[in-house]
Amino acid sequence: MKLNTIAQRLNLSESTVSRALNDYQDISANTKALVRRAAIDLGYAPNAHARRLASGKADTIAYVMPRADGQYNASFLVELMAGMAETLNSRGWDLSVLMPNSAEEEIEMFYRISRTRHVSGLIVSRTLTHDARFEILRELEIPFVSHGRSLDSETAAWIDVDNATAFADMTEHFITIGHRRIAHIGGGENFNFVVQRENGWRNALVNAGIEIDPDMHQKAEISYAGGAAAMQRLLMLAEPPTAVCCISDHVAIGAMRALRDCGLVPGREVSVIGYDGLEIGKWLEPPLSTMKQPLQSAGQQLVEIVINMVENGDSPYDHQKLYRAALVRRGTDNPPVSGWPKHLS
Amino acid sequence: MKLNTIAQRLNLSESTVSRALNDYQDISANTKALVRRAAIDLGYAPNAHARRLASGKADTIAYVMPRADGQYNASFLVELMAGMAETLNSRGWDLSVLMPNSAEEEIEMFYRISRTRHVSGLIVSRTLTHDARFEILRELEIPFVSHGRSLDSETAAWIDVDNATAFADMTEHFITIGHRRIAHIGGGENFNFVVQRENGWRNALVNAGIEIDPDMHQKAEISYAGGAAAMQRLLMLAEPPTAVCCISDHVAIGAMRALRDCGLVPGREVSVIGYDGLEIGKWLEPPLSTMKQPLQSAGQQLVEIVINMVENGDSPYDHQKLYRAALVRRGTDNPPVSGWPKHLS
DNA sequence: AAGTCAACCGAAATCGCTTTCGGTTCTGTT
DNA sequence: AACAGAACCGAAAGCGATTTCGGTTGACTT
Repeated sequence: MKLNTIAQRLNLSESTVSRALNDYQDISANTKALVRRAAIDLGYAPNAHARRLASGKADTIAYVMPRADGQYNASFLVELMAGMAETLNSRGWDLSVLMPNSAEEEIEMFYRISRTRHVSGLIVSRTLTHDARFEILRELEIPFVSHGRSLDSETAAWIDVDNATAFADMTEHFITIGHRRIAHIGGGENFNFVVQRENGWRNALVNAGIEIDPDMHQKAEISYAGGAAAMQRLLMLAEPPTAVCCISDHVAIGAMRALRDCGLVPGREVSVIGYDGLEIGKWLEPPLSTMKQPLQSAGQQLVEIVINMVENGDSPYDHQKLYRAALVRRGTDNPPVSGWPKHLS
Repeated sequence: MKLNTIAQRLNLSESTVSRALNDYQDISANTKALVRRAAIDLGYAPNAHARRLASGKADTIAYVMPRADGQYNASFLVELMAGMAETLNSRGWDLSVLMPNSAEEEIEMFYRISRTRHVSGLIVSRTLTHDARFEILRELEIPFVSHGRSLDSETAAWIDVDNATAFADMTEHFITIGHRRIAHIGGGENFNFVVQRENGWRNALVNAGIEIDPDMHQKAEISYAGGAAAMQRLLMLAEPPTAVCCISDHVAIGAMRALRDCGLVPGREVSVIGYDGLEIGKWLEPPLSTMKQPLQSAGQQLVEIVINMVENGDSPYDHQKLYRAALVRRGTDNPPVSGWPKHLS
C-alpha cells in the first residue's frame, strides 16, 4: 500500500496525491475528495519512516523517565505518562520513553538525539538544583520542557508547583492551630524541590518569629523507611516536635508508623502533614493530611508546550507556569495536646 | 553529519562505509577500523529514519498502556515500563507508548501500525477473558506478547502469574489456620485475572469440603472504595466471614478501613489478605498480609520475548511462562478469635 | 483576439541510508 | 605462467514519501 498505488489507480502523479492528502492549497477540492476516498478505500496510511525522512520531522516526543527515587510517586508518574501519550496519540505523534542508567548516559542520549534526529522534542523531570542538562539541551538546540525548575532553568520552558509556598502554607497552618515546635523531614539529595520545600518551612518559621532549632530539620531518604527513621530520631530528642512537615506522603506514612511504634497516635501527640495528595492517605488510620497539587493533566500540558516549541518555534519564556498546592485536612493535623512531651507535663 | 561525509573524508564509497559500520564480513579489518575511527571523530550517528526506511526495520516496540483501572497498581506499572525502556534503550531500540481511549481506538491503532509499520512489535496487557485483540494481531501479523493470559491466548506469547493457584494458596492458608467462613472480594469486570482469582478461591473451598455460600463472594470495584463497600456488605450479613481473600491490596486496604469503622481490628475479628505485595502494606496498622509475585523484571522479559519474535521469528509457543506468587505474612492473617461474630458467642 | 493571472497538476530532485550485484586486486595452486 | 577463488570495495538501485519549480489549462480583462 504505497502512495504510488493510489496515484496509478486515479491516474494522478504521486506528488499530487501527496499534496492532496496533506491538504495543500493548489489541489482542487474535487481531486482532494477523490484522493481521500481512494486512500480510505485502499486503507492507505503513509509509511512513517519515509514521511519522516522526507519531511525532516520526527513527530515524536521523548520523555526521560526518572528512576524510582521518591521524587515521584508512582501513581502520579503513571498519570503523567498516560496524559502525555494520550495527547500525543490524538495528534498522530508518538511518545518515546527514555530510561538512562545514569546522568552520563542521559547526556549521551541527548547527544544521540541531536544526531539521529529521531526525536523532535524532549520532556525532562527530576530536576536538580544545579542541573547541567538545561545548558546542554540548549546548546544542542533540542526543544524541551522541564517538569520542575532548577537554578539553571531561567531560560527554559517548565511547569512546576510552588514548593516553597506550599511548605510555607503547611508550616503556617501548624502555627495557626497553636504549634511552635515544628519539625521538617526533608531529603538529603540535591533535587531542587528538596531545597525549595525546606526553604518554605524555614521562611514560615522565621516570619512567625520562631527560632529554628537545627534538630528540627531531619534529612532522610525519601521513602517509607526514611520517614520512619527520621521520626524516630525526632522522638528521641530531649524536646521532640509537636508537628512535622514531611516532604512527601510516603515519608509521612513512615513517620506515622514510627509514632505508632512508640505508642503515640499520629495527629494527637504529634501532628503530621505530608505532600502529594496520595489517595492512600484517605484510607489510613487516621487519614493523613496532605498538600495536593492541582495538576490534573500535567502530561497534557507538557506535551502541548513542547509541540508548540517544535512546530511554531515558541520561545521557552512563554511557557513557564507555576501552580499552587492546597492543603487537604484529613486527620493528622490537630492542635497540640497537653501532656506532651511527657517530661514537660 | 551524513554517511557521505565520512566516505569523502576517507575516499571510500558510501556503501563501504555503511557496511563497515554494520560489520559486514566483506570489509577488511583495516578499513573497518578506519571507518569507525572517523565515525567517532566526526561524532557520526546514522539518521534513524533513513536507516529504518532503507532497512525496513523500525527498531521500536510499542506498549499499550492500560487505563488506571485497578488491574495494575501504579508502582508495578512504573517498574514494568522502566524495565522495558531500559532493556530496549540498551539495545538501541525505542519504546513507544500507546494510550488508546477505548477498545475500538486500540484496534484502530493496531491497524495503523500494520500499515505505517513504524512499530516492529507490541506488548499488550489488561487481558480480558474473551479478548479480540489476540485474533486481530495474529491476522495483522504483528509480533506481540501479552502480559496476562486470556481464553484467546493459547496461540500467543505471554507471561503471567498463576492467579488461580495464588488464590487457592491464600484460601488454603486461611483454612489451615482454622477459618471456615472465608469470603472473597473480587472484581465485577470481565478481566481474565478476576475470573482466575475467583476460581482459585472456589477450588480451594471445594477441595476442603467447604460449601460455598453465595454471600461470601462480593463483586466490587477494584479500588479502595470498592473494597470498603464490599466489606461493609459482608459485615452486615447475618453470619459474616472470619477471613477475606481480597483481589488486590488496594481492595484489602479499603476493607481494613471498613473493619475499623465498625470498631473491629483487621486481623483479629476478621483476617484479610491482599494481593500485589505493595510496599505500603508494610507500613499500615497492622501491616497487611499479601501475595507477592516474583516478577522482578517483567518489563525486561516482555521486551526480550518480542525482540526474539521480531528478529529471529521465534514462535509464540516458545514464550509462554507462568510464575507463581508467594504468601507474605505480615499482620492481618491470624486464626479466628472466639467472640466473633458476636451473636454466636 | 491577445494577454494576464489564477488554478491545477506533473517531473524530478531529495531525504540519508541499506543492499545487491559486479568488478578489481591479490594470493595461492598447478 | 595461467587460472581459480578469496578478499575487498564501488556503482547504482531502491526504500516511500515530501517539496520545489515549472508547465498547462481556463477564465477573465481590455
